[in-house]
Amino acid sequence: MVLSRIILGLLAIAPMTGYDLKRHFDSTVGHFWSADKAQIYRTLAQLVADGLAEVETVAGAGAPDRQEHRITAAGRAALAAWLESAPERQVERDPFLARVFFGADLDDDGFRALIAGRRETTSARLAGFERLRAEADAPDRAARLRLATLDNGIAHLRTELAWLDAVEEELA
Amino acid sequence: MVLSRIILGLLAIAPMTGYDLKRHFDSTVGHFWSADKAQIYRTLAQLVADGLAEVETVAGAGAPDRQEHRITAAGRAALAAWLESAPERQVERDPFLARVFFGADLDDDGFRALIAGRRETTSARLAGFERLRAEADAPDRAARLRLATLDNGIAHLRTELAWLDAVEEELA
DNA sequence: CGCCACTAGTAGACAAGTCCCCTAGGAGAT
DNA sequence: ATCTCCTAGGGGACTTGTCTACTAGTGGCG
Repeated sequence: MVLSRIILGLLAIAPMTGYDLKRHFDSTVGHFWSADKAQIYRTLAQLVADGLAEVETVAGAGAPDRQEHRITAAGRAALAAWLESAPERQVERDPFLARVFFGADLDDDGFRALIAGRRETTSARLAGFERLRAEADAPDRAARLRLATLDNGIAHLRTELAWLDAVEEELA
Repeated sequence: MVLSRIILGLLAIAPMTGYDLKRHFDSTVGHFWSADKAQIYRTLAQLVADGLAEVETVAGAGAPDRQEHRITAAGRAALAAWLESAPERQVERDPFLARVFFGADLDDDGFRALIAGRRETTSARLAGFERLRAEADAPDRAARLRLATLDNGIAHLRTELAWLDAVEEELA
């Protein structure tokens, strides 16, 4: 459900192929939603079946044909309805915290490696987010909102790094 | 996979029924992992089939029979292996941020309601976490690690509230 | 010429997770 | 006496998501 609405949201910005969408999920919207390629194509087919999007095959000039999907009026209505709808129940699922929770069964080296691994991926992600943030400009309200979600990610990544420091210090 | 290992971790603390486990997922480990009842019973059956846990039916004195599950030696080995294994790829999925991302399609009242709703659930969760935190004591390393995961949740919830304030101010 | 990377899309198997339904006994409230 | 809640344990349908592999064309590199 959420995936289909995010796709509709992206199609509302511009007509796209499944491939274009995949790139968005790997960059612009990747900080709050990830999606598998196969899942995207399936959801896209479903949107077309439900009349929320239309396909147009565009012959590729020296490249594979593009199946351009564009949002329909019904699609825009569905997107608006979702935006105003009640929030989905939030699932908190963090395998890293699960390991920390049972971390007593781990020796000291193992625990340190666990923390170090998390710090690495966290700061790598933070660096990526901050680069995106620096490159972005916010001319209008829509762009400012999109940037706000990126700021949310940045804030949480910084919180995570601070927490990692605290945990390591407490165990030193 | 992660669910099965968390269950093993809980069984390593004490033998439990599926029902007991469900209560843990609704309280102690709920801040980093949620699980549906049906999923827990299925996973438990799988663990028994794989020889990682054993069942013993305990006749209930004036209550339904309890199917007590206890971890086996193989189960402890599997838990240890998972603790040291490479981290699962982390999925970031937040339907709320998705709504904010496309929030320009929302009128001002709708947007304010969205933010207000998030603030409510966030502070409610924070209050719950802080109560758990206040009630808890940390006599040993294992308990301190478990508390650290709770602190992680608290830190992120506070970050979220601060971000909500910033977003609202920027749009005022 | 062969190899690799990129664009574009598809198929199928599986794993994971949610939702709604059900049985049953006991306890306490109305 | 009936109703509802709590404990305890399921079943089955369905949706969502992941992984692997495959087709097919283009362009660049050595």
